[in-house]
Amino acid sequence: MANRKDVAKLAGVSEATVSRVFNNIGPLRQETKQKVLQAAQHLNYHPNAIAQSFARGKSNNIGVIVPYFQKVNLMSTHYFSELLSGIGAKLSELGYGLLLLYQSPDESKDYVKLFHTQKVDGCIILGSKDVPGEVEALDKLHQLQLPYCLVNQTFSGYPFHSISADHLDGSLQAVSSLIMQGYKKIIFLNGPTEFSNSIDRLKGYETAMIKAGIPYNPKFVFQGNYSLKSGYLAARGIASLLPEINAIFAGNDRMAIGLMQGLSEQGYQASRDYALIGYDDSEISSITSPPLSTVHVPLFDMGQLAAEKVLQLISQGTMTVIKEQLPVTFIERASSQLRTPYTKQS
Amino acid sequence: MANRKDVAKLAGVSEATVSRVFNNIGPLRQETKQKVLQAAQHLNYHPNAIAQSFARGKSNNIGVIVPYFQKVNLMSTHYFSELLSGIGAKLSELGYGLLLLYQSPDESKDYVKLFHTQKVDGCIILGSKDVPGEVEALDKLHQLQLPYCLVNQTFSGYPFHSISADHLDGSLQAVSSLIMQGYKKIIFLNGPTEFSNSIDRLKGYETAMIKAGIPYNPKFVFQGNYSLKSGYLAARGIASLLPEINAIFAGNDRMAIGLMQGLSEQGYQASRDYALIGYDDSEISSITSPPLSTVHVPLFDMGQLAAEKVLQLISQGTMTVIKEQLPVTFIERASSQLRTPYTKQS
DNA sequence: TGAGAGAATGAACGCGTGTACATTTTATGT
DNA sequence: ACATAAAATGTACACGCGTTCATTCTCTCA
Repeated sequence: MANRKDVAKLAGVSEATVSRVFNNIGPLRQETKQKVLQAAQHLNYHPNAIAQSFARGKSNNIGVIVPYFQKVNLMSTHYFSELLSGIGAKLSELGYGLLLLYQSPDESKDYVKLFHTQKVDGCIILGSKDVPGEVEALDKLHQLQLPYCLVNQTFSGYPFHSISADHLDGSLQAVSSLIMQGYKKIIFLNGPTEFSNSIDRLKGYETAMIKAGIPYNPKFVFQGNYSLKSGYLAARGIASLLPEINAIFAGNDRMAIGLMQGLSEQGYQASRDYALIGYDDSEISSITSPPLSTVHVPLFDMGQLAAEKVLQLISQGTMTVIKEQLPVTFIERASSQLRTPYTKQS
Repeated sequence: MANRKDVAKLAGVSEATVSRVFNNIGPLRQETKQKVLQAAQHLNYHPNAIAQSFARGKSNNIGVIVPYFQKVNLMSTHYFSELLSGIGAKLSELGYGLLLLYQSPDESKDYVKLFHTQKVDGCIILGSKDVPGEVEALDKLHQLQLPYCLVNQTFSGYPFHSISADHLDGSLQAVSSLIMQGYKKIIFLNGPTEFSNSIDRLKGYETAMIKAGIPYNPKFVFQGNYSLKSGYLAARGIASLLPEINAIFAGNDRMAIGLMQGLSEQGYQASRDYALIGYDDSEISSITSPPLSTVHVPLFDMGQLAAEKVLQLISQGTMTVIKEQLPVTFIERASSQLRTPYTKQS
């Protein structure tokens, strides 16, 4: 493997000059540049990335932390895929590498160590939860002013850098659309409350109800874990309420679809017997029967933005706290428009 | 940031000894080890990963190359997610990092450069296609005996390292199951033939037909691009044949589901009017109505195996060509079992 | 108690690059 | 032609670690 010394010798210049050519630094005679480039090409020389990282004291990699579940593989959702693509697109555009880090639930979270070992210059944390240990780990990151960014998760009381979407508004729009159709009793199938976005959706649900003068009834709030199966399982409990109520809002599309299936096995069909709205606008939502009303979340853009912000933190050193919320869009499809409304309303 | 020198000074030993402690090398007095570890802890010392890579001459990272499409984001399929998870699980188990590399279609493929720059010690290539330039790039990798592994793609005439699944058998099983039910005219909605696994499936389809003494009819073979939409669009052409035929085999679940939706808009329902089989056993296949018959592919295992093999190539230097094929399993669900069979058969 | 062997530790260098500083070359104006 | 500044290039070292080889220490046995 050819190195700088070889190129310098072949081109008849010093190593520093080779370095200058490859980094476009300082005044250089055009003729010298050509000599060096030719020599480099002849030797098939490429600067050694590790040595560069070493000399520069930075890895040029961004770590992306993804939760890893052995059974319920969240990666199979379009959620992480979209975020990852957004992040990857922006990073490679700006010459950074993407180090994918699966976080096993058992091992202790030590984000700071990633920086100590210089494996990454910054990190983006996906799917973090409000569980013991997490806040402390993040706080340490923040206190040390290390470049990081959370995605779709906030922690009340802690001014962590984060990119999220306006899930309160999303739920509000979704639930309001049901209310406007005349529904007063609306079931909400929420995700785990360790995710702040679950809490945001709950707030949106409550807000919509209160706005409409409908009292908040905790009996109508169910909880799943965002998996297809949990939606399917929730069908049992929800079915018993269906004669009374016929509007459901689910925290994501997967639960909504699982629920749809579970309810159909009990004889209830979406858009015929009850109105249903999902969340995320995953690809599949548009082709269920009936097509699923949902809320579009700009995941790709969020990923891009998070990457951008982390790189800004890296280049600008410190910075005011990042806290951006991207807008979401309610998408009305057939599932939330009951063909025979009011028939079972109280 | 503390370094080895600081630890050595505080512990009152030489730098070499610190190194020995952290690498568990050579005979060490227990007492010395403790001193060093305490000093390290006190200074919050962690060996610098970049410097280690530099000194050892290897990055300790494996590059995973993933195709990147701006519009049709393949990452949103469970296909890449499962593979990635498998790879990630195995790599982190063995102490390697996963560098995710999105391959833009425009830029020239130069896998070798990744090694020249020392960014990775090996690479795993997902979703490569048989297009001009690809074979040459791979051949160069192979000639230079660099550690790499293809997943789910082979190139006839080239003994590239690869891990795949037995898609010929998968299709054979699927199509045979239709034949055994009495269907003689079976439509095959294939994916792009630049993927060797598409070709394998076609062979499986043909083999099953020939085995049953049914002549191969190219009129019954359609082509999509593995996207939901392409399945949906294929519905038009296929619908015109449905009065005559009523069994369809699709190259993946997404196309099958798109097709199902498209055909339902024309009044045809799976399992009532036609039998349908998909491929991949993606999560969604089990909850469509009717549940989709499909072929399970052990993607997670394939990812793990590919990672294992690349690491073997790294540690053992050269090696005989890797060419493993994992078995697949046909999963029969309602969609392929016509409720009123033979009614429209010729 | 002293020699010898083996255990334990230290000293020194290389890995390939970035870069501050020193030096040489070239251009400019007289 | 010469002084001067600016442009172009060279020299030398640092970065943090792995590792080889040399050195010191410790223990055993006579």
